[in-house]
Amino acid sequence: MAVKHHHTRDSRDPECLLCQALDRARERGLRMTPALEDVLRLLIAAAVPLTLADIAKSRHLSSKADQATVYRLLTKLEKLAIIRRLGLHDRAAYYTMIFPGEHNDYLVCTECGKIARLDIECPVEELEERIAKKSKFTQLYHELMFFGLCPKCA
Amino acid sequence: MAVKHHHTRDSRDPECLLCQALDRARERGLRMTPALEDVLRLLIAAAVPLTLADIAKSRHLSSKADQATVYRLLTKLEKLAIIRRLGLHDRAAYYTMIFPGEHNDYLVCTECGKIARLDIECPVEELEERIAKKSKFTQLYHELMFFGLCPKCA
DNA sequence: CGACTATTGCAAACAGCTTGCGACAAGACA
DNA sequence: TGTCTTGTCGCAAGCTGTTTGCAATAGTCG
Repeated sequence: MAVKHHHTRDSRDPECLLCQALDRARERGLRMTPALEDVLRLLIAAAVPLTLADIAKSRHLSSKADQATVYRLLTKLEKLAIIRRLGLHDRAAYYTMIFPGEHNDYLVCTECGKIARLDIECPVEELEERIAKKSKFTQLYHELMFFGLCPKCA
Repeated sequence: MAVKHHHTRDSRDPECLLCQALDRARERGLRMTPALEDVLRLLIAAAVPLTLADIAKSRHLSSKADQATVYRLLTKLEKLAIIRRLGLHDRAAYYTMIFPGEHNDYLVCTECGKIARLDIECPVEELEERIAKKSKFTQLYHELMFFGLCPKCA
């Protein structure tokens, strides 16, 4: 997930996840702004989903983006299917990149709220297709979350 | 889910879900109040999870319970593992009864927010045990949610 | 019945999200 | 590069759903 080189409109590394995401955003009409790059960089670098506050208060922002700005970017990116919003156990919404073919299954401590991504083969795929057919819902996706008490809190 | 007879501390029908829930609550130290009975009755009768507002504003309450009261009851019932709080796609928290052996898998429309309970055999059970062992988390449970556009919103 | 203490209702505080508005800046085009 | 158009930004205020302090009330137990 290394993001080293300089990202401008013209210097793009096709292997770089940030470049890919920026391209995708631009294709869909977003302007290339420092705030957009910051938000995407943070989300790509994060191992777990982030909240609006996580991003707005991050010290790794070049430009100290306002929370309203971050909020609007997150909303747009979600609409463009570049990121996904998760409802975890918290009061806050969590955001995470959508990488094709990747799963987002999480293990969350109900006490301290710590989140871990689960690298499991998710057994829900096939079920999802069946539900899509039966329910006539479109654009179906799923969230699988495990909750429990982590060793530290127990 | 019929709840017909009168519920007092002394007249209990062991088949009645409301009686069972009330007994369970009383065993764990809660007092038998009209508000408690109302909240449990609504949750038991509901086919889908309810929000705090759903319950506090319901016209089927005998006592027009204040939202603060409902809030505190829901919090206590959750701690006592009588009900469960779900984070759906909404900003609000949803609550649902915990019935032993029953699954809580939902299909939610991302546009209109309508919730449907899925009656499926959930393939996650076995996975859950494996995760419990590997992660050292205790009191593990899961939530499986499917999101999509319902036919009406599409 | 009487005492003890959980529970209630009200109102105010709170957290996180959302929006209006005027200033600003990215992108397009000459 | 200069100019125009329109998306984006920061600020501050507003909103929604949740949480809490406090004094009054009402279950529960002896």
